Amino acid sequence: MDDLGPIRVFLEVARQSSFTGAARVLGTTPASVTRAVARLEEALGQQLLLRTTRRVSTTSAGAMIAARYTGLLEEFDAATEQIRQESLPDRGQLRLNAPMSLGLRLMPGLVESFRLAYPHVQLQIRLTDRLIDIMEEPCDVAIRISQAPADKSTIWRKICEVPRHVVAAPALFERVSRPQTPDEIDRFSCLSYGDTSEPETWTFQKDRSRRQVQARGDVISNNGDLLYELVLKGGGMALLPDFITSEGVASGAVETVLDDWPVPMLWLTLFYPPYEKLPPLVATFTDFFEVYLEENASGAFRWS
Amino acid sequence: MDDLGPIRVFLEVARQSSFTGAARVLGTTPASVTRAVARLEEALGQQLLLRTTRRVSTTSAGAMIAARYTGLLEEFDAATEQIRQESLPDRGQLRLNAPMSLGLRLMPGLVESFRLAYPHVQLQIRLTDRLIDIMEEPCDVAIRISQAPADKSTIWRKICEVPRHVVAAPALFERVSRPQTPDEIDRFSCLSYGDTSEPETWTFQKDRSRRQVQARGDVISNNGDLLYELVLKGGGMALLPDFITSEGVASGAVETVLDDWPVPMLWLTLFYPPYEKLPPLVATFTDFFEVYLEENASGAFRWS
DNA sequence: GTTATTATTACGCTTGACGCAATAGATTAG
DNA sequence: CTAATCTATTGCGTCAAGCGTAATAATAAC
Repeated sequence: MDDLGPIRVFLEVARQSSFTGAARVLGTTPASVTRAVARLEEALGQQLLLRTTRRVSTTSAGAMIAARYTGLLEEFDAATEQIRQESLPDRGQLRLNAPMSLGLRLMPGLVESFRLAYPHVQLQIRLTDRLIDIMEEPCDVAIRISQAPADKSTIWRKICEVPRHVVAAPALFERVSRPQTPDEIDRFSCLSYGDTSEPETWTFQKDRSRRQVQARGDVISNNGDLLYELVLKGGGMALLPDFITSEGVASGAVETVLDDWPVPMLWLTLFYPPYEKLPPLVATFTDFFEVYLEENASGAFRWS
Repeated sequence: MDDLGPIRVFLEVARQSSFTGAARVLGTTPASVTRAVARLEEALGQQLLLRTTRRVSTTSAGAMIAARYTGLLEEFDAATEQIRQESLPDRGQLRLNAPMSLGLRLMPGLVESFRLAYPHVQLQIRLTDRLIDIMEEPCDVAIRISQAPADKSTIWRKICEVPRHVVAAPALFERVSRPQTPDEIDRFSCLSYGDTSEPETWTFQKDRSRRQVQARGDVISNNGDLLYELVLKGGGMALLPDFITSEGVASGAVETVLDDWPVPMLWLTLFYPPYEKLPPLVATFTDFFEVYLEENASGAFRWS
């Protein structure tokens, strides 16, 4: 017995003590009610209702079953109703994913602000730098910083661009002169961002000319903040997004290098799992995120 | 969404993270699984599973729904299983109905004995003298004492016969001589059993001759025990079943009258509501009752 | 690049449920 | 006591929904 229909019908008949009455309430015919009850009795293997053409009452089994099922059915309907409610755009669960460095800077304010606006949303925030297969760990939206989503099988949305600069501590240039062209970078120790054991390749662009340089050096890390700390200590040069370095640049703790050789900007994108249609709550977050970012972090990002 | 099938399918897919695997477990085809999940998503109005041809995971909504429904479904199955268990012949609920006078004498011992034999049966015992419409108040078996079930719409079963005698206190005959024929009953005050305001009509039978006599008197009661008490006090004669009078007859407190003019015996019968098929527990009780009565009360009843 | 696996969809079929009308049973009215 | 009425059930024709098979599209593995 997997169909709740007959159970509902039976309960209504038991409540009313009438097949015809139940049919009226349920908007069907007495014949259908008869068959539904018969199906249930067949499935449970026992007679539930005592029928005379004029009066209907429940057997002992029927009474117990009615008592047992009514509560369950109410719970079930409540659950279903709640589930349907959860599809509203302002409540439910939202599993976010963001990169470590950006997440640590951005999420505290973002989450506080979002929770204020949408208090009925349960948030689950996961900071991870691996560009996880979105299917791997459950996730509704992933904030990513990447070059240019070549992946055509995933759904993504560009939010803004992320300027980057090569930075270094001023102390670094006390003995060695600042580089004037990308090729001169070879003279410095470079700090690479990445998961691999291969150093980064930095691409510079001036007017129409383009230079690619290997970031030679002994340190590779998958964490931008760590690289930044090393830069502060004079450990070398690093190509880092502005949202990490902007404060240090403003205070003079670090200096940008090769300002006239811009580095292609990264994209700040939202990645979605392969939705058929964007869930309402996810759409809500997307909009909120876009507005929040433009209003609160315009310094380190660029809208084109 | 009234069909639990799709929910079960969805839960299995979520557990396995695979449509094909779920199909294998559920003994169906992947195509069917796809459609079942699609139906559920349609009914709930939101996407529950994220599919790639190679990997499956749940959306936020799907995860919550899975969590919410699994418990409910287990409860539901447990209830269904229990209900199926209740159809066994030695457990469940049994609603009994018996006449007042017989019930008070019979039920204490019967119930004690029955509970010993069937400890998992819930008994509900109702003593009432009205020959209730069995459909009126819920009842699984009704013990009745009646003339001869003419009612053809009800199911009944004759257990044994109930001898009756006209009894009176010995003191009654100190001044007036005992009646020798039914007609002489007119000389005494008679105590009638019944619900109406009409006195009883007593039928006597000797050989092939038959006499009907109006039980003239000023007292009518629907309770045999009350009549018996009145008889003990010398209030008149009454036609009472032996199970009420036998003790008094044995001790000499009352005497039977017109012993050579027997009164047609009543029937002790079990009445059932209009069952399609006798429920197992009811059948159990019926058998138990028959055996118990023969073994414990053979004095006041007669098997033919 | 090729193969194998997986989810989906189109097609044909069967099963099952429904509504209507007719039947049987029981209560009420006269 | 009889007729009328209301009720539950059942047979019949219809229709929709679900299933399995086979074909398709997409992805991961070799």
